[in-house]
Amino acid sequence: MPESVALDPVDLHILRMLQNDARTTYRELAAEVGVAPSTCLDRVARLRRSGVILGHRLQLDPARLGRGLEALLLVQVRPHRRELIGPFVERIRALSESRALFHLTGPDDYLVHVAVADPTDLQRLVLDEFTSRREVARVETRLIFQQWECGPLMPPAAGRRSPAETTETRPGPSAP
Amino acid sequence: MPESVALDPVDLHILRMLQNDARTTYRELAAEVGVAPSTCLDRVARLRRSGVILGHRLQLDPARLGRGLEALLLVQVRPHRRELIGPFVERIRALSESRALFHLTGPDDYLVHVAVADPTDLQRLVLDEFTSRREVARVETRLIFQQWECGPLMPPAAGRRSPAETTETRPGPSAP
DNA sequence: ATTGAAATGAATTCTTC
DNA sequence: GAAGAATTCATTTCAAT
Repeated sequence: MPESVALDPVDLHILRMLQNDARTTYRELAAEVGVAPSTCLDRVARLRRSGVILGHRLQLDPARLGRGLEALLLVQVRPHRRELIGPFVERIRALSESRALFHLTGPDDYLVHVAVADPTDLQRLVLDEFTSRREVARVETRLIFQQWECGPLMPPAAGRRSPAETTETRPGPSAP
Repeated sequence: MPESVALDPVDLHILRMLQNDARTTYRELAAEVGVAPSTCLDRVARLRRSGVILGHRLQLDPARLGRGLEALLLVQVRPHRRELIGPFVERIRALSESRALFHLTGPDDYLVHVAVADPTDLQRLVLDEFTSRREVARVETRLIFQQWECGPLMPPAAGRRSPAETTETRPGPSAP
């Protein structure tokens, strides 16, 4: 359902600028990209409407908010059924300590990125909000030494094809 | 070094609003919080200077950018020495597929959040950028079914104390 | 779809409290 | 620090292309 959107060089340039600083004005954008400010406005509006741009979010420093310790929790939820995972997800999302939540393939069902004050706070969180829940079969805690947000998210460069220069074994919409 | 910053209710209200929508105007902010727009401006400027606010970033939909498949890669880098992990981190950060990178405690040294076009693209990424590197001892790939960004990051509620209402075994700055 | 100019409204400065 | 008025500047609209 989330269908890929066609983007021209102007859109890409605008997105790169805005990912760097989402407060860049349409004037600056226009000057940099080489179109009129009103065009930038129009492009950004369309990128929003088409769903490429989801929103503008503030980036905060957890450490300065008294949450200097971050961790990833790998969680098994068993049995892995909708009736149990729905409420689990809602509860975890609502925790003030949660920064992100992933539902995954593999031995661990969920990965939760949390930010806490200190080890005692982390212990409290794990014991009170995770292992105390009946559906939580296992929690593995991994501390974060350091983290990086990576460069601008951009469309894949077209025309790669590396593991096996040969044609696919499973057809797909076959080429002539 | 990243020292916690004291925040009053006005700061907290402003941060909550801006996390919800970072483009909220100072006028709206002022109306909602109950102070003058110029005061909001001043507060936000100070929050930026104090390092609480790191920046304003655009939130994009990877699927609409042709990156409809996301995964977490658990990576062991061996030997785990600075000379090897420095270049590894730089290379991974520079990949257009990387969204985030974590240096962790535990059996896996790094967790890499990637966004790719499809399984073939993921296979290429793992083989060409990870397992082909000499320092990469092991990669475990976990697909992301679904993900959530969690509610506003806020300072920890003061005055909890749950696992053992008793006093700590290890002293710390002892209470009278 | 893009423009440039006009109008609307927001960000920012400054003086006063 | 905070407020309010005044200024500067950005956003948004619109008629024309």
